[in-house]
Amino acid sequence: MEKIFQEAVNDAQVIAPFQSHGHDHGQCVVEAIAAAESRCEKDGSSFTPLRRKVLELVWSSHGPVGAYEVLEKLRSSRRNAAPPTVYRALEFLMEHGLIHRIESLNAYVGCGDPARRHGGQFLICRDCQSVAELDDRAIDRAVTRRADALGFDVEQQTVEIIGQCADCSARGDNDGE
Amino acid sequence: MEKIFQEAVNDAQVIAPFQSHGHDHGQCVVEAIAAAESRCEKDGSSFTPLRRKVLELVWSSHGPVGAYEVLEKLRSSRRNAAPPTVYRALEFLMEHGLIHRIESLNAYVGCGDPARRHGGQFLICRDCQSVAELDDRAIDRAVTRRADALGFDVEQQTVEIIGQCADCSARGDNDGE
DNA sequence: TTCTATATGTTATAATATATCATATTTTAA
DNA sequence: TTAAAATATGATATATTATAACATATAGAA
Repeated sequence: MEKIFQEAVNDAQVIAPFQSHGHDHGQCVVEAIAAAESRCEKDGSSFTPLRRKVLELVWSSHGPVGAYEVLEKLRSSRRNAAPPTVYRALEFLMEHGLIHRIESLNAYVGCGDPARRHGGQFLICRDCQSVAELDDRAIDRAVTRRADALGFDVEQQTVEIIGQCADCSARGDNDGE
Repeated sequence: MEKIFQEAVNDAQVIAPFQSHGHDHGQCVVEAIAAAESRCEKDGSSFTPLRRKVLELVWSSHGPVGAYEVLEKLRSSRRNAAPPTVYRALEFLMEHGLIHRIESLNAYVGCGDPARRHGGQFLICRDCQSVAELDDRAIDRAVTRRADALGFDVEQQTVEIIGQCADCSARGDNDGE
């Protein structure tokens, strides 16, 4: 059981697992910023202070963050920030694969592996709101097979799975609910 | 090629295929209403004239329809309809599996098989906006396997695939784009 | 340096969704 | 059969999410 779990986590198809409560989140942010710098340099696009700040704010947790939540936090450093300030930065970050949008929550989450291009597959815990990002080939293959059989040309996959993560399940949060 | 396509379409895992332009859509609506009546009777819930009308409006096409689009159409028969009028009806229809919400479009689409409970898997054509509804066991299994391996308990799957349907591809709509 | 493209500021408004309380209708059950 | 309770709809207001449009500033290219 534990072994299967470890295999699943260590697998490259799990881009970002659920994080333990006590993990060093500052380190996550540092790594995300570094990866973003590297990605933007490669793309020849400018990773401005505003964009960096917005990325940091999205990374303020491993959970999805709303645009207006980002805006509110942003205002402590930029008093006159307005919705377009945030939405434009978010758009940039998405175009460069630095964040993903969770459609079912109208919210955004940092990408765990901006070096590699990939669509979004997410497990979202309904209790702690944390998100695990996947790039599961079996899911991708199943989708592609069916689409092919129907002559449908896939351009973008949105896979968002809501449920309860292992930690919350163990803690017994709302179990039967 | 054609054979594979037919197998895919006839398969029960394709709940509602892309519809040809010339199909008898009135018949689709009639069948959807009949299925809804039967479903609500089974559930012991009341399929009121308002709810019926809203369902008909969602079924006005095989594409996703926005809540305010439904509202506008609804107003020709109910002059004083307001947003809550529509949203409450949509909520009812979703609870009873008569429609699905397409998260990535903030829109709603009629369910092709309300008799059977299922989550949503959709192929959405970016050109003609039509939607094919799936209940693909391979996709479901791939998702469940990965979730199980991570100790994640799945409650709700959202699978929304954007791309180009076979018809639009054949017609050459925006092909290289 | 001047032109051009890119990025941000600023104001206004669009699009989507819900809260709340009032009224009407249906169902339950005494 | 009628009063109470539950359900459904009406009506108004407002919350939440997102974009349009135009002005200004800044960075790179010619």
